[in-house]
Amino acid sequence: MTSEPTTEPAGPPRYNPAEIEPRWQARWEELRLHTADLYSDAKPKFYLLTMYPYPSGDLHIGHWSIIAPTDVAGRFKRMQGYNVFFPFGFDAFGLPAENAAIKGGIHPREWTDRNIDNMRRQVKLIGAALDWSKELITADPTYYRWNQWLFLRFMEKGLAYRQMAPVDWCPKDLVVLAREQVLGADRVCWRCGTQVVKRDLEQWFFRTTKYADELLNYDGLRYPEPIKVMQTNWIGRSEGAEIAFEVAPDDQQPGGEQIRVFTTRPDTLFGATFMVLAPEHPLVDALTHPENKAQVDAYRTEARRKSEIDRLSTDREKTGVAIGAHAINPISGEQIPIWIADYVLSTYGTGAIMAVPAHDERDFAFAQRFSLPIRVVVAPRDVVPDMMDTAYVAHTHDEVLLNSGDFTGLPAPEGARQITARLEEAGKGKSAVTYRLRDWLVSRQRGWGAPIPVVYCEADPSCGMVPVPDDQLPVLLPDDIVQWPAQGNPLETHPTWKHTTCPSCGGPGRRETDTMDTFVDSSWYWWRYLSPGKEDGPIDRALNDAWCPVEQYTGGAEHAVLHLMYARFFAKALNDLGLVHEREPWKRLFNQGQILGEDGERMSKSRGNVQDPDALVARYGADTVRLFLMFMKPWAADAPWNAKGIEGVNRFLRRLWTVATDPLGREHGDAEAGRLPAGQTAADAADDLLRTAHRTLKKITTDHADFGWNTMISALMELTNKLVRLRGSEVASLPAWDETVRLTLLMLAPMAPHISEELWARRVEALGEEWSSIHTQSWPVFDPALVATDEIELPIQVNGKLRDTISVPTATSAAEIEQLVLARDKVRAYLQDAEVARVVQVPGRLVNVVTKPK
RNA sequence: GGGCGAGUGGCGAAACAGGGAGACGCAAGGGCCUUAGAAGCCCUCGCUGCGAAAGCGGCGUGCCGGUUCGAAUCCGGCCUCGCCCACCA
Repeated sequence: MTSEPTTEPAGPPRYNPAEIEPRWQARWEELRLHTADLYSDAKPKFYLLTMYPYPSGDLHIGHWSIIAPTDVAGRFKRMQGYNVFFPFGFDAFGLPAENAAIKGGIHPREWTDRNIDNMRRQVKLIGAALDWSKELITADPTYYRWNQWLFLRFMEKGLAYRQMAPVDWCPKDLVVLAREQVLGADRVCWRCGTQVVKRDLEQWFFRTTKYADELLNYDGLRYPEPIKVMQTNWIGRSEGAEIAFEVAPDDQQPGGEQIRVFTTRPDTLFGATFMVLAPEHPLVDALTHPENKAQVDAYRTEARRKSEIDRLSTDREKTGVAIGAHAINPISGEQIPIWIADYVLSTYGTGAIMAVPAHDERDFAFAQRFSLPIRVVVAPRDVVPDMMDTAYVAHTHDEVLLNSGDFTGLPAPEGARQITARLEEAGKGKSAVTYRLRDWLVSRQRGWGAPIPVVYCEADPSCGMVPVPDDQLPVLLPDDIVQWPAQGNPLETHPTWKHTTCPSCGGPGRRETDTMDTFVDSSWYWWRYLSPGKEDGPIDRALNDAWCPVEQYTGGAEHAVLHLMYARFFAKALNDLGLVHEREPWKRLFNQGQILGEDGERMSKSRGNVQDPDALVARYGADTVRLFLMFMKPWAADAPWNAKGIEGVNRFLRRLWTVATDPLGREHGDAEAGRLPAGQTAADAADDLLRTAHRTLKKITTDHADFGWNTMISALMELTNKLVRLRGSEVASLPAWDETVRLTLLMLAPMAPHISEELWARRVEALGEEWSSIHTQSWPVFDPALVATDEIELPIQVNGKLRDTISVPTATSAAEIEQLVLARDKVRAYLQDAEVARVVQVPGRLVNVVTKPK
């Protein structure tokens, strides 16, 4: 059997990442190189945050593609002189742990802890400059205690409340879901994909709608445009008017009830020919005429069943029934019939609309279906729209009102204003704003989450619902559940846990058994990173003042209207509570793209297309895997995994290793090895090399600003290729060679921290200098004189087509260039049958000779 | 149905503000070195016409049109794919 020699064979050492990577990681830890001094003011501060993972068990390549490039950004900032805080933790509450517990008879805590241990090990393989001294785990009582404390503060401020409401229920996970967690037209659970059902349940909400307007303001935030668009659409602000229609008296009833509607088009009020209430509208019972009752009841039952089974596509035929009563148009006095229909939603606006079929597609379809009148009240000047097929909803900005009493002839926007004003005088309306955004439903009927700290007194009705006093926090989860129940909430079925005493009267009480949505945990974790052990409050305000808001946050775009919006809500709420100084959590957000499986599908265990970084690291080393992830695509782009290209970056590192450790060696098999480029002296070649190094440095420094990893690596490859070509030549003994190697290592250090550290150490040793880590060096500064060129090569076009190139000194004047260009043989060939019409010059870029026939 | 984004060689991609399309890498082919090589080094590599070759042309960034001296880039219309929303009054 053969074995690796224990000492290196003669000749240059080989690149062996398996040896150098663990060695340097241990050394960095020993030196506490990545532990930020949060109390130091010596350097400018930079809080760098990446989304903490859910400890599902395995770290896959997708996690690497978030953490590694973020680490590069942090390491670059450190070299630029910043005090960088880059912490990590785990989003440890959640359903997968409970599912494992149900299946495997293991407590969720045990399952979670085990997974965290494995994932922490895997994350450490990346060699990221993470500050592990501030690690936090949200399932730890030292964390969720403060969830509970914040919940109590929210209650005091009216930001948390309990209410009966129709809510979305996942029949598979047996929990309610926030509106944001129900996806798509099929209305499926965000986690398990099961179609949700509606249920009327008493649930806890956070009042996110309080900040709806402020959430629409992104001033000063560098967020990806799609995130802003998605959040804006989700919040869905609509401006318009709220208008009160009065129920008309008739032979069945005295009338007089107010039906409030919301409309974005008060200008169309004269076109309202009927009214539609949501089937669940509270006035339906009272207003329905006896002869309509059977039909109405049947429709309401059917509507309820439908909404529970299946939301049909938007183009299904409209349905509805008249209830018999009429309403009075508050501006024209006209009486119009009242209908119910399920296209009007009880949960949006006021749950009732004025129907203007001439100017709303849905109302139009409804009117057609039930032969209701369609009256045009808005049209472009001197045009009568054809109302045969479709409603007229366009805005050309020169529409005027028609058939609208005193308001006829007014431009539509002015009409809207005046009609609203008239209604307001009469006390029958006012301008109003409505949002699509609903309050965040935060209670979950699960046993692996932060218990909601409330007790229901069973002794004295006057106590009612009692918040758990601060000094009784945390409300701990039970640790003694042997078999996790497959059905129902473990806190509910636990024999003793929910039974307690009322904090108010001391009598028997029952604990709230709902726990908090895990998105509550993730809405404030970065503040806790600053002081994860703090015992007298959730957030250290002095550190918050010093370090927040987070300078750069990185993570996936799939959280656009979930985590990324909830966290913004928290910043505003915590600011109102005086706990933090800022109202936005992060100054800059970046969404990295996804790495898909080799089949182009999302990576998942069930598809069997998950890429395991451990095997790649074992084969190529962490530096190669890091580089490859950054080289294979722009950071923001999605791309399927294809490991083929990894050879390329690995080759690049091996070449760099060779030129750095053995500059004088020559390649066998290359007749040109060791020779200077044709026509160049050693001094020429050295000068060219150094200039290339400085141009590379300039490019890379610039590319860092927008995370252009792939082009940075390309530039370093080019520079290294230049070194390879000069290896073994005279240039390799000149100062320019050593300076180029030095700059290359420094530029590479953030991206491939281990190999650059190793080569740095070897270089320092060879020079007999005192060692200090490459990662504590300053980012080099390029020399403008070396970046500047004294000769430029100009492309020459004739009529926009490339025909020639010319090399001229930088200082050549436009007139001189024109003269030179027109004298070129290739240009003159085109001037045989044509003459010069003009010569376009873009200084430093190109020359275009435009001709015309003679 | 609406909104947003994207479409460039066999493949991943680059082209910063309208100025040399395809940098860098993968794959492929040829060569060198080698006992040998899966290592390393060198060369070729968008399609196509003429040519023995050096070379000289034509076409080419999803499609059709436009603006411009000049378009992957800007404008209009269309096609395909992806994501988000989906009766929101």
